[in-house]
Amino acid sequence: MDNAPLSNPRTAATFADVTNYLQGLNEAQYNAVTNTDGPMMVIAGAGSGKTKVLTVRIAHLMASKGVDPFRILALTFTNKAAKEMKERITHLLADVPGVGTEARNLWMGTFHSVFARILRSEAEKLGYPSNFTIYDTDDSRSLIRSIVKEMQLDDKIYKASQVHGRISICKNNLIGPVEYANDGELVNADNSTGRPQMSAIYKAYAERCFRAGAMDFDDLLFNTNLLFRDHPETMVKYQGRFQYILVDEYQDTNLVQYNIVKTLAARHENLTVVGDDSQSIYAFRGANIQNILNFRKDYPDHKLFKLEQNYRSTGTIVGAANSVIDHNKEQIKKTIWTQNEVGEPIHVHRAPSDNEEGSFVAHDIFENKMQKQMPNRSFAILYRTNAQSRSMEEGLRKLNIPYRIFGGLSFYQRKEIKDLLAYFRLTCNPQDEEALKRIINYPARGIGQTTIEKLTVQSSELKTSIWDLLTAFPERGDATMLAQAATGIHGGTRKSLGDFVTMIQSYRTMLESHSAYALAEHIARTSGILKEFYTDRTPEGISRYENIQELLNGIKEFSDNPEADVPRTLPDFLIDVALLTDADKSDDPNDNDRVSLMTIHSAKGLEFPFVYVVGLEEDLFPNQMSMNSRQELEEERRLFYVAITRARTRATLTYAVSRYRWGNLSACEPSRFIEEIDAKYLKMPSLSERTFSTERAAPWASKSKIFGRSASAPAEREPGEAPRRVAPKQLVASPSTPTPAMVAKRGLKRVDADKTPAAEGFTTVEGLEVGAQVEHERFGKGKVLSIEGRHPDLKATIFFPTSGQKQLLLRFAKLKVVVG
DNA sequence: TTGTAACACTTTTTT
DNA sequence: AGTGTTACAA
Repeated sequence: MDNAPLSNPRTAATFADVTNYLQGLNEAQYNAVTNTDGPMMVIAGAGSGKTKVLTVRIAHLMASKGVDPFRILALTFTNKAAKEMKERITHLLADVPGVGTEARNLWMGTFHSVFARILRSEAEKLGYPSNFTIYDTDDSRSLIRSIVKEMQLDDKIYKASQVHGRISICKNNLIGPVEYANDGELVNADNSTGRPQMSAIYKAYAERCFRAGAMDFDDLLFNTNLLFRDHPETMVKYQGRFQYILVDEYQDTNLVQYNIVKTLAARHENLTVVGDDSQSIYAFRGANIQNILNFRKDYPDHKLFKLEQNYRSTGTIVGAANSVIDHNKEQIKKTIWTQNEVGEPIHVHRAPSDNEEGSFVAHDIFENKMQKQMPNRSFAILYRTNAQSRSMEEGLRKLNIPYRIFGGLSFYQRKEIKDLLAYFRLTCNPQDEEALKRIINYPARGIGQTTIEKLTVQSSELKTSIWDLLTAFPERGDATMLAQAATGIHGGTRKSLGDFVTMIQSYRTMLESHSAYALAEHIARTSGILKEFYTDRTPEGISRYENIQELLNGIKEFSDNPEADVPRTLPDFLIDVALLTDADKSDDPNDNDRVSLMTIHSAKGLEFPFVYVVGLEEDLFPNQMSMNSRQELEEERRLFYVAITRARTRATLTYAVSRYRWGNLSACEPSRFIEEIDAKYLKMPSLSERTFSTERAAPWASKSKIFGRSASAPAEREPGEAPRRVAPKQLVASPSTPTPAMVAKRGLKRVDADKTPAAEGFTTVEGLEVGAQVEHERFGKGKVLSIEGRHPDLKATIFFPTSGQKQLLLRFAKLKVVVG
């Protein structure tokens, strides 16, 4: 991967006798590894062997300095990175007696997972149960939605996603509800945007989370910080424990993370931070490049190491990336260079549409695969937004190229998985309101909305949880609560509630006695969830059933893990699962030869021989939402820099001239980022092909705001920047202007092709139009009389000789066209 | 209380 | 384009 040639004679001669693992480091790397003590910062350019420095450094600490792995804390950006680094360290130390397998004892993981683990054992100091739940984004939003409703506020003004975003930013900046209320500036800002209740919502949200024994993602860091602030003895304990601290991707840390690290490092001051300001792409979630500057201030005697030689990419790729990042004003000066061969120019491809872009990429992959005999896994397709994966998938599927999508809707976000997890959560922590609301009537057991509302109202009046209300029913003792709680809940519903409580309580008695897997399996079987899908023989039902099986298998693997010294319980699993992302999912070693599809954000830290960066269009990349300030635009540019530098041998950039965006067709203009690459590195489509005046765009597109930037661009131009081209307003009608029927068809095909099982032969409704002969799953053959409505609520009236005239909602109908 | 149909809203990136 | 929510009927 990043094997440095022993090009430096000094390295080879002087250090030939030291331990094996130090071999193959260049001078800068060697210095960064062997300078063991005190604060230090490593500025590591893309592909400069950063991971290598981190792993060898840790190996060196353990082997040469004899540092106990339990006393090394290494914070990485993904759990997968942590896992791989552990493996590499184990490998490096294989020959060193006594430390060989010790790497697994390192405290290594993401900020969130490491501090979740610490909080788990310290939670009671903060008044939380040690089995606290972790709320994911959905839980947080759903809780905010109910708070807004209970406070009788307008949910159009207090949008859950926005409110949550604001709360999240606050927590990342160490602003709790109290600080928020006392902060005149924040409160004024809310008042002036017509959201005076923001502070109150934040307060209520924090209280409700606390009462539910739940922490959201941000709380894992925020509360860690509180823990150290309010419990000095605990702080001292961990300060003492972590003799060496290493932080990867330091440019992407935010204020809480900064503060935690600073606190923990205060005792030993053996702090190593590794980062690259050019790759800072998380400012939107509070990351602060200032942290790099603050580091210099906090530790004036720190050592600085710069890794500037790139071992990953061709000269062309390195040069192109450098020319891009040069357009940014805010950056630490450094020169990334490489000794690698010049390599191929960067190909730029212009596609007529998003679908053809996908098809081009797929064909290009196919050709390269054949010509160069490369496996699928050496290709990656990177995009700005998750929504772009669709056209890529279609292209790949047509050529039967296996692929894997990272991110997007992950396994753990599927409904059936979340439902089952909610049972687990409620079993571990019955105060967890979001889990309870999710499953109290799932599978349906006759507890309706009205009942839940009554319980919610009652519980917030009594400032108690719904669970406590339920367990206070007379059958179970406390009659006072019942008197109020039970108002309006009668007979059958009461019984259902009682049964539900009994069920959960029976699970709870098994918590101690059963392994994670045994309990999980028991819950899946007896809660009725498995049955729900077992009886459902539709393809969706089968797939859900299989997903649940897969989850159970995952739990089995988890609880049987031979690496764990103690048996791993269901609560342990829940913490793991909450912090697991798609990127962390380990590959199936028998089935990992796939093309990778992911957003550029999730590609951080990865590398591939062949990289396609797609959708290079104004408003998409750079994204429309990120062009409000120079800072935002510079972050987009860094993102582009990250994208290009993922490539080892060849990078290809593509853009489409038209694209379906939020449901309708819009014309697109190539991204400014393409022009920002020094032309000598590019192989562009011929000039006539990319001149805008000959661009054909559909007339209906001209009304939309797609050319918005062109209209306003001149005014926004930075002084000194070259004048930007303006797309002409004059548009020529496309030769293949789609008729409304074609558009309808397009929608149909997508919806139906996705939802209709290929196995049954009803795979497409292409060619569906008035007069067409069709075959329906149940009604048999028929003739289309009319099509009306608008996608996705498109309806067709069809005459079936066997069962008469039917109106079918095409979204659900399973149809095949026999004669078009 | 449950199921169906229309509507409405979203859309950046993630732990 | 697809999802989720709401409104209304059974």
